[in-house]
Amino acid sequence: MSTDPVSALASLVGTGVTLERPSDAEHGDYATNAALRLAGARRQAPREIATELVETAQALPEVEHAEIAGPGFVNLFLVDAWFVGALRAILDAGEEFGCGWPERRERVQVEMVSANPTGPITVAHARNGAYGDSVARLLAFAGHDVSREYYYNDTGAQMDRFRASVEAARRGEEPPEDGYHGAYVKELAERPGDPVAEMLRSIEASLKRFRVHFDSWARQSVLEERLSDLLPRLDTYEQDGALWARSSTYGDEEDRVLIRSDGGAATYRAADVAYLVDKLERGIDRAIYVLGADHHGTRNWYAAIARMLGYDPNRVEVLLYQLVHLTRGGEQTKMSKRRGDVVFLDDFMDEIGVDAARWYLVKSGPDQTIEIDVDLAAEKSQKNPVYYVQYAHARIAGIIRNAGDAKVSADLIGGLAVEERELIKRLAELPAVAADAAEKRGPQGIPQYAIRVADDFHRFYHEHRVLESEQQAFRLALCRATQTVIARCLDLIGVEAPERM
RNA sequence: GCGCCCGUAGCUCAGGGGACAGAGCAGCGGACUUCUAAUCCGCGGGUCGCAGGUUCGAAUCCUGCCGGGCGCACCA
Repeated sequence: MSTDPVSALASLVGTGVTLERPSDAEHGDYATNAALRLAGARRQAPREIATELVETAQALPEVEHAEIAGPGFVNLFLVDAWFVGALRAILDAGEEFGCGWPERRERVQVEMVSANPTGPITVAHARNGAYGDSVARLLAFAGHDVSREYYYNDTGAQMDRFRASVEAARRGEEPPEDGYHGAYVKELAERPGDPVAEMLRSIEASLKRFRVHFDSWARQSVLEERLSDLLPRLDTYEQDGALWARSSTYGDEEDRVLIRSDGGAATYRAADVAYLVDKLERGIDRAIYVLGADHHGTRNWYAAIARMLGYDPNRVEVLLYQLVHLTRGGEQTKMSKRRGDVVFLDDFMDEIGVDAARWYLVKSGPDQTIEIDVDLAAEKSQKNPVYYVQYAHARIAGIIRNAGDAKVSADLIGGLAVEERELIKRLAELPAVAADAAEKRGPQGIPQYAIRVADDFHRFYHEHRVLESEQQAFRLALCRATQTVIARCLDLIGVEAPERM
């Protein structure tokens, strides 16, 4: 990647201090709190340090002028040439703009969704997919080798109940009391073959439509076969007729049962062990688990078994996200908890569209519970900010279409307008925004940033003509760079970047 | 009872040590002979749950409360 103009400036202020874009343009193009931060260590007055910094900064060719503000902030105002350089860097990088080149490229596996195939994917599962997939996209963009896997159970009590329910339906009977009662059971009954395989195909299709694609699928029954070889490697003990893993001494909250006392069947936790070993022995450097908050009680379990088996626990990472609460018509109908609370992803996508669905499920941070009023989400679909961002992209596509093969150049004629400066500064933030989102496993930063970019573009568009203006070539370059950035943001969260709307 | 997450504008949420706390939606008022008005500009709206503490500086960090969600299975 070519030099990031922002980081070039960042090297000015040293480590541990921030170079920020102030919200108020009065405070310059960039500002730093370096003097405040260094004051303690240097035992020097902040404004004294700031004075030094101002002198240093002013000597730089990129800096038009620098000034001290408030308790010791240093505000930097940059020359047009800096903006031109920043724009050129984006155009030179093209599709690669903002991507990372890590010193050590990791093989990362993101295991996500992993809902058992006893029914269609729900909106709750979809959050797992939207979040996990965006994290995967961010890590890939950060330069890692990422794969996505879906893990499911194909044996055991739940699956037996599921199969029995479909069998009953095939005989024209009602499903067992503890079975599955959804309408989809009857639909499955009409198709031949193993309903589990059929259900999986249907789940895969839903997720594909949701733009979550898997590289591989892991089955619990296959993994369980390797258990007997693994058990001796584990730290276990027998109690009450069951076999326990001594996980609490390896960082877990408690010990977990591996083999049940009632007949020696392996538990799901036992399969976890086989699965983790499988992952780590496959050559995956980092195994990421994406789990809903209802599983947070086991967040330390995975690293604990890694430790128990002698693997580096840092290779295991558990990402938790809070649940999705659904309501209908704004009424917190507690009664719906039992039946109506479940909304299938397919229906959700039918109602609000794939783009809005992806956006909606990823725009909030993983720690935030998402409240969705299904009726309102459908009704408000046109007001969803996702369309605001897409519209900016489509607008640019229109301009570029109309421009035909006109010249595109970052060479500036005349001075830069405020809107152009603001937009370029915004575009230059992408590498930092993407890196931060990847690092924090927080894709919600992307939609937030994308709105800012669209904001700045719409303002620029409103104030300045692109085509048939004196600065046409330069502004076309600016449009193209903006389009690249918006398209990248949307791609990172699995939303389409339309050419027309 | 214990553990994790969350309380920020009427609603949905950003921001997680720095300069007057931000967006979208909702409300009100303006702007289209112009590359897409799904746009732009303006206005109103806040004790950042409460109380202490750390700091030059706290929505942000610490402690304690209050309120909500989710867990605490030989289910997954």
